[in-house]
Amino acid sequence: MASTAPHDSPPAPDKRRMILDAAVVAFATRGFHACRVSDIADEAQVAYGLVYHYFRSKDEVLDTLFLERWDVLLEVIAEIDGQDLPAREKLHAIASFIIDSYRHDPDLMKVIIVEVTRAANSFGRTHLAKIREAYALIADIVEKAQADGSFRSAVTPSFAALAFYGAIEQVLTGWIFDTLAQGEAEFDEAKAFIVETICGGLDAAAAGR
Amino acid sequence: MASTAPHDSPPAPDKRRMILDAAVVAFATRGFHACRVSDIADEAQVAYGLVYHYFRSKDEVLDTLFLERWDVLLEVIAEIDGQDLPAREKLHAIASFIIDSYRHDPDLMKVIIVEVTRAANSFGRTHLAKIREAYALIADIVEKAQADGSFRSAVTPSFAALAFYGAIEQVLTGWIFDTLAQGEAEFDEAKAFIVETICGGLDAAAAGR
DNA sequence: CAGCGGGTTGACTGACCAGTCAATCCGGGG
DNA sequence: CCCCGGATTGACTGGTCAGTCAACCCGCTG
Repeated sequence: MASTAPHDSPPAPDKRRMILDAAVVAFATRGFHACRVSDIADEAQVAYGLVYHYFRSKDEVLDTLFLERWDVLLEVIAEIDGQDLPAREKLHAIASFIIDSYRHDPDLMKVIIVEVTRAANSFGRTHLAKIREAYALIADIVEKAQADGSFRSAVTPSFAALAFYGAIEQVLTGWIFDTLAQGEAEFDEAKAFIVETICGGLDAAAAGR
Repeated sequence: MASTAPHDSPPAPDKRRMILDAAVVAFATRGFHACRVSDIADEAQVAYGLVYHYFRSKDEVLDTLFLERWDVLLEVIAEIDGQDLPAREKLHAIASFIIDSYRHDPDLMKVIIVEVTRAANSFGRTHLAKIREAYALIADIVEKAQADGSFRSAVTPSFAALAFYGAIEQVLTGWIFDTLAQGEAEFDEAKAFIVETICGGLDAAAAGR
């Protein structure tokens, strides 16, 4: 077997990718700071030096992981915003995407949230602008909803975006640190609860809803 | 003057306190990880070794700062809960306390939030339980409000607590990293907005509200 | 089959820093 | 005036890693 193709096993043992994937595991397991570059190399079954062949530094590995994923998030939000849906459903779709991202690859989301998004210090600082883009996109959705009257204007759009994203992040954090029960049921419940809290509010005031 | 008292200048150059205060500045400025113990000692104008006379480790310094403050927070929440107020006003009081804490000592709050609360990894891990106590206290308030009918039961109390606290933390984070305008006006506005978002919701559904 | 060069290896170096410790200082008894 | 013990000092040690680099492997080309 395998005479024409150079290899027929995995299309190509893309070492760069292997390193990236290994880094996700390593960072998720030990945390970025506690994780040594050699942990990444070991996990990837690759020599120490190779990490530096593909990346300028340990930081760049994390940068890459974050940007790869965050850019997808930004695209998805923009796309959702483009659809013709009630604002409430747009928010639900965004919450869904983020929560499903966690469901598919908890380690990756853990790294992004714990080491970048929630670490605006050390690391996230570099990415503050990128992170803010997401807030801005969400604020846009709220702003338009306020303009067409489907959302009240009691709160500024950017503030609403903060609260919305904040709720999502808290929930993910709860799962990440086992402070909150997780499972298929909880994932869907969380999506609904987040939207219900932010959009519906806690007050019973207008009972009917 | 001052012949009876041992000293009459500052009541007592409580070195331990000086170290703690210096640590707040040092941690806030450089971040816990990037901050060296010698930075703390320098800032406190005290010899390096003295830090280890009063604390077992650099970690213990941060622990102390966090616990000192968080315990106050827990007491305050409990006290607020004890008062006879509408749930909405209790939440407003809690948001006020936290935001005023930031107004009063931004560096300390920065350290607590950035290095402990939002760093459930590395550090916060030790304090997860303590942090959760705050959530639980808030959830209690929501639960009672649901029981007496002033809050809807569309969402679980613990979930509402998460969203509420999450909103506060996002706002503080915004101020800490200059992502959000801050000032006296903004502080009060934020208190109102947080409560308005969580309690009132974004939906225009029942216009009156 | 020699030579080239990118991919790969892992030992090694330079920096950095938390924590230790022996020495010094100083106030208060005795 | 001397001694004791806690407070204070800061030089030094041990260990840890990120990042470097010289050498090696191997497929391909001429």
